Amino acid sequence: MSRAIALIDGNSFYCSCERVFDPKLAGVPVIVLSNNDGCAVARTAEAKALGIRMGEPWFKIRDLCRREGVRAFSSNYTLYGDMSARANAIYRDFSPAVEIYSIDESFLDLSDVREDRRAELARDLRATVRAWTGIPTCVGIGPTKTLAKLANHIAKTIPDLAGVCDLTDEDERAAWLCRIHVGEVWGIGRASLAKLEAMGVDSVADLRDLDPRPVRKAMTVVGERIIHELRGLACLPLELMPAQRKGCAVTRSFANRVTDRETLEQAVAAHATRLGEKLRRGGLGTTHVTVFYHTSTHDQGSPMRSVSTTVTLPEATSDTLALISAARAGVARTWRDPGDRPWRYSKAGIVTTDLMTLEESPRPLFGRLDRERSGPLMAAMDECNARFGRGSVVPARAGLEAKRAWATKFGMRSPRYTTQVSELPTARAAP
DNA sequence: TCTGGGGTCCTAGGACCC
DNA sequence: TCTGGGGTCCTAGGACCC
Repeated sequence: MSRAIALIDGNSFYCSCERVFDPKLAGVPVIVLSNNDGCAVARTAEAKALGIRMGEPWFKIRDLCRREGVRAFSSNYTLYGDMSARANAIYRDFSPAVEIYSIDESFLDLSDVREDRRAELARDLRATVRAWTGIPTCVGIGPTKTLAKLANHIAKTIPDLAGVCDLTDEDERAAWLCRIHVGEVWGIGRASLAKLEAMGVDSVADLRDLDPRPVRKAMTVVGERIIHELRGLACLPLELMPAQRKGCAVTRSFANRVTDRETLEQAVAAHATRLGEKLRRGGLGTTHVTVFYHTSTHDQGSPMRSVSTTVTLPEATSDTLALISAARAGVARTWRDPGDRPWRYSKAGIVTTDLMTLEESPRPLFGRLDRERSGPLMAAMDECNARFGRGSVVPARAGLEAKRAWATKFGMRSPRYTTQVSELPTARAAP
């Protein structure tokens, strides 16, 4: 039996999640905005047809949206994450091996399915996901991940295929590869595209037929791998166990520019608090945190400043109090009092790159943190926040100001329909 | 006079992804 | 007024070692 990988993804996934719970959105252009309601990150076909591009800033398209009746939403990751989990539960009914690749994409191993039954199974899968979650999807099938991704792209763009494209058959595949532009290949970004075009490559088939060795010179081993994958030789295995993450970051733009030190420290302390939660969920700790903050390149005429500093912790930890101290220390160490033209900071963050599991981390002889007290305290805090909502319990040092001038904007967020009892959708029956 | 060779580790930066 | 956030992988080059 030949190897077969399917890639299934949600169509305009965030927008589709919004539509599931608001039938009035059917057929209407819908977009979902990034954090801070900054720019469009998901668009339905109707919104794309209006010319709204990926990543387009909200303030530039707001008038158009009002005029054309586009429904815009702030991102609601709680909802999208839960819908994603539901979809993946269904995928597991259809395949023994599922790799969750992103919030809206998963690879499924279909190698055990007979070649002439794969497309049928894919149609069944789509229908089931649609019926059980309300999310429309597309499925691409191929002998390698790269070809499955390409098949998915074809399924999405050719309406006649009804959402399923199977590139298993070599002759059929060869015909498709001649028709698709090389820029659609997974892993070919702007820089590689320019190099390939300079080499006279236009279609995916052109790339497939290139000699891999010179490509490796120009595009590293990544480019060479893509060629092999396009030829049907698998270089990328299915990753069934999520790898231990190597780094972790919490970074946010401010809703309003920040000019004073205490506000900035509060922001990084809040980011440190969130970082601690993320680390603890994976049982991970860090020995260094990098704190950064900077002004915006869009603030022409204002003085520019970009700061980044790394603070060392006494030992690997995920303790929120220790992380907050480190974050505040990073600001204290780098803060400069403004002159008559103050710096208007637009963004701050806290980043770690050296994560390790706490159990394996070495402990110093001197200056150790008190893990015996920290562990239960953090566990209690996490438990409270899980039960009563994030932010129910925070360290006082994270800042208690009710009104956080810097806090991220989510002005158009939909309810957390599936995870918060108080926000359940209501249905009314006509008498 | 003669100025090796190979290895590891770390970091910064580029590229790409969703 | 207003321009997202969070990852991974790869390579080159320097420091250091024997």
